[in-house]
Amino acid sequence: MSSTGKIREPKQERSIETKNKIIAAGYEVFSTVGYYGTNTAEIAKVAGVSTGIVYGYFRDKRDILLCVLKIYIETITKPIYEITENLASPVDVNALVKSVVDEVIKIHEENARLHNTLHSLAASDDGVEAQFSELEKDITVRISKSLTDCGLNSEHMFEKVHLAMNMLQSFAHEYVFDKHQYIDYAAMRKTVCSMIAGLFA
Amino acid sequence: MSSTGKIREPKQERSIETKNKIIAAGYEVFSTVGYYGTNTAEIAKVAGVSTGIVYGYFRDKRDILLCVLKIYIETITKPIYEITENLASPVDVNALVKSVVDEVIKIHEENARLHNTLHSLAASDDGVEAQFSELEKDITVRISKSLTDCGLNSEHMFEKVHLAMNMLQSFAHEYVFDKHQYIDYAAMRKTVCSMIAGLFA
Amino acid sequence: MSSTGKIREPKQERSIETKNKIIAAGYEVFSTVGYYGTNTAEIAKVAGVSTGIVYGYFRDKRDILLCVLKIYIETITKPIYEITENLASPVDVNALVKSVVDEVIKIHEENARLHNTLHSLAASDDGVEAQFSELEKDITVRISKSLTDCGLNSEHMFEKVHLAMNMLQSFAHEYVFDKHQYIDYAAMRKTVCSMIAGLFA
Amino acid sequence: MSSTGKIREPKQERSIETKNKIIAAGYEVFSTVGYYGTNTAEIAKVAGVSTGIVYGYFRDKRDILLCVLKIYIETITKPIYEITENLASPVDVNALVKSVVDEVIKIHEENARLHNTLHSLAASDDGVEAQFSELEKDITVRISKSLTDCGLNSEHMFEKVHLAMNMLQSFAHEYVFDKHQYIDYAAMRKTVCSMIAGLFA
DNA sequence: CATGAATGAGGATTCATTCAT
DNA sequence: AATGAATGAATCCTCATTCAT
Repeated sequence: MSSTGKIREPKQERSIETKNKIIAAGYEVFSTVGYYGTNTAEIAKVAGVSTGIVYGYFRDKRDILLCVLKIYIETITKPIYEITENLASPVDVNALVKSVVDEVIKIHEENARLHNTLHSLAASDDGVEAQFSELEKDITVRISKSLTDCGLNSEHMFEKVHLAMNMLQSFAHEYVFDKHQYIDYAAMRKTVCSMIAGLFA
Repeated sequence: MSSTGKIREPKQERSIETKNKIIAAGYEVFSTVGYYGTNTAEIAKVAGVSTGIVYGYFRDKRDILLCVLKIYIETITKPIYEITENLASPVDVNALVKSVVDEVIKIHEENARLHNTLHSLAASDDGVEAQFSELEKDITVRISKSLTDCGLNSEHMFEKVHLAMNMLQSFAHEYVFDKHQYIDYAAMRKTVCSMIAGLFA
Repeated sequence: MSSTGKIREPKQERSIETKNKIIAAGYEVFSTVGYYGTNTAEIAKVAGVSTGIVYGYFRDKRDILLCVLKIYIETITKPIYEITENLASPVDVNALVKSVVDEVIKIHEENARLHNTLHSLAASDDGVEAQFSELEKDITVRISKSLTDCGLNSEHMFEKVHLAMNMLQSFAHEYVFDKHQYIDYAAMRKTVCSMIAGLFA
Repeated sequence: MSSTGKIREPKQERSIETKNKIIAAGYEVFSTVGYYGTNTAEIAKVAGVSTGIVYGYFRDKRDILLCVLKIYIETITKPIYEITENLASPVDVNALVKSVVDEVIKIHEENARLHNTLHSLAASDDGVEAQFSELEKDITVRISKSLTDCGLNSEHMFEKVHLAMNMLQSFAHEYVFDKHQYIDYAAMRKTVCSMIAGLFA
């Protein structure tokens, strides 16, 4: 994105810094008030730059969002891959699941608000949707491969990993917001872990 | 909602019809282009009424959305409750899960787009979020009770039902849109069924 | 006003009653929230009639205002004329001024809010302005005649009466609202009386 | 006013110029067609700017009016204070009154239409009313002080000055519009002058 | 006569984006 | 590269007035 026409592809250090400030500001503002609750002037203000220059680095408001999304994806995948790609063989499934669950919750705690904003947009923005789809695919394929590499073979690996990912995500989401009073989230956490572990037993 | 001040509480048949036309139009337009992509003029046009009258029946655009949400919730819960509240005892868990999965998929096929719009808004609108939360609670509690009544006792019933609901929802969502080419959704469906059934074994 | 086209000139008792109810409602609502703060639906509601029928009796919203204005003028002039047209000869100027001042204040106490609304409109509505002009002329001429009839002759009678009227009106207005804390309105009242009396000495 | 949130506090010359153009346009348009007869688009058009930028400098339409009011108050008070604060002692009351009356009429000739608009609003807008009240107080107190400083002592100074101000204002208003054909305004002017002078004899 | 549902033009305001400096 | 003033289309909502019943 942001490469046609008069959009600057910043090479100089100061430029890169400015662009990053804008992305960081977008991250913050989008998190707080959502995409539609944000205006570019606010992003510029938080970034400490002028409104005009924003359009020097980004095609439009959506382009900022897309960049924020990219950063977000890197942020959330990195720690997970760190775990799954440094597995000792043979895999201790229970331990693995536990550490992944812990990590996903931790990530969610830090990014839940932006996650909300981003997911909202996926519903109406094909570009965002596509990136999320790709993200899911990436996670699924990469983790599947890691597991297979460690000797954890099984039929329908993709489907299982994907299901685990889905479960974990919806669980983490609720968990972080402590959404329902009548739910015992500690118990639920245990159930989630055992269900996921069960998939790969 | 929509009961204070100058909002018409429709009594006459013509009124009720008009209100319903507007809700139906909202349903359609919100589904198609999302909440922020919709303007009231468009809703009025689709409903075949003037822009003014929309505000005779609804406080504002959001109020329409809230009414659509209410209808949506009724639409999706009714068939599920029909199944879970007419169970023969002892329960055939596998058959039950299968029929519920079938039903949820069917509902999703018919309402997926609106579902998207609505869920998007939950992220930024507390009223919508609250209704969804209540919906989840309602489903969880009601189904838990039905199962218990049929002798299907188990520890952490709420948590299990809730997890099942979450799984099913995220699955149905993907399934309907056939989101990922590399996923064998038939296989995934089986796995989902067996996981859910496993919860209540 | 209200005589061309399809406007009903009510003859039947019930009709007259309805028309009067609307005027009374206009009086009340215009007083409270001003002309621009009022909508016809509100007037109809206060009058206890439907919005539609208002246009059976009045050409438009302004027409209601004009009728209210007419009533207002009758209300405020009647008690003044009662005093000035029942004078004993020779006139006790001081007593006359005192009783007129008392009466004007009393009238103002009861009608100050509507007075405000009406005067506001005179600035932008020629019809209202014309009626106020006529009102002033009427009062001036009629009182001048009364005074002359009682032997109170003087040069520039019209101008003096007019000035007295103006003074009295602006005074009464302030007095009723007790507008300025730093003003001793009792003292001011005395000064006003003596100034007016001085005019006719 | 106009200092919170995103209202520009103009620093650059271009900004100040634009803001002044808008105020001037407001002055003109409000004068001509009144507050309710004006729309922001018209003000922008007369100012030669876009509708959007109006909201860069003013919170809303009323805020423009308030600024216009402020200018108006400065415009009308300045020449009066110039007279009353440069009095030679002992004061020639008749000459003073004459020059003030002349000045007030002159001011009114130039601002009568806006005066109408502004006074209209005082009836329904507390902010406007408050500013007018303050204006009256200011004039009263300041002129009273000037007179006292020049040895023109008298009981109830405030009340007298206030009355004089009121008389003068209502007189000037009629005079400028030559409201009543049957009034000899030259004669009335003399009477006004002598009444006011009489107050301070 | 009466109802109140329906109309639709009009108006205030916002905000993504452009442009002069 | 940067600024921030300026643009103007777009949108929500109101309300005087009309009309079908």
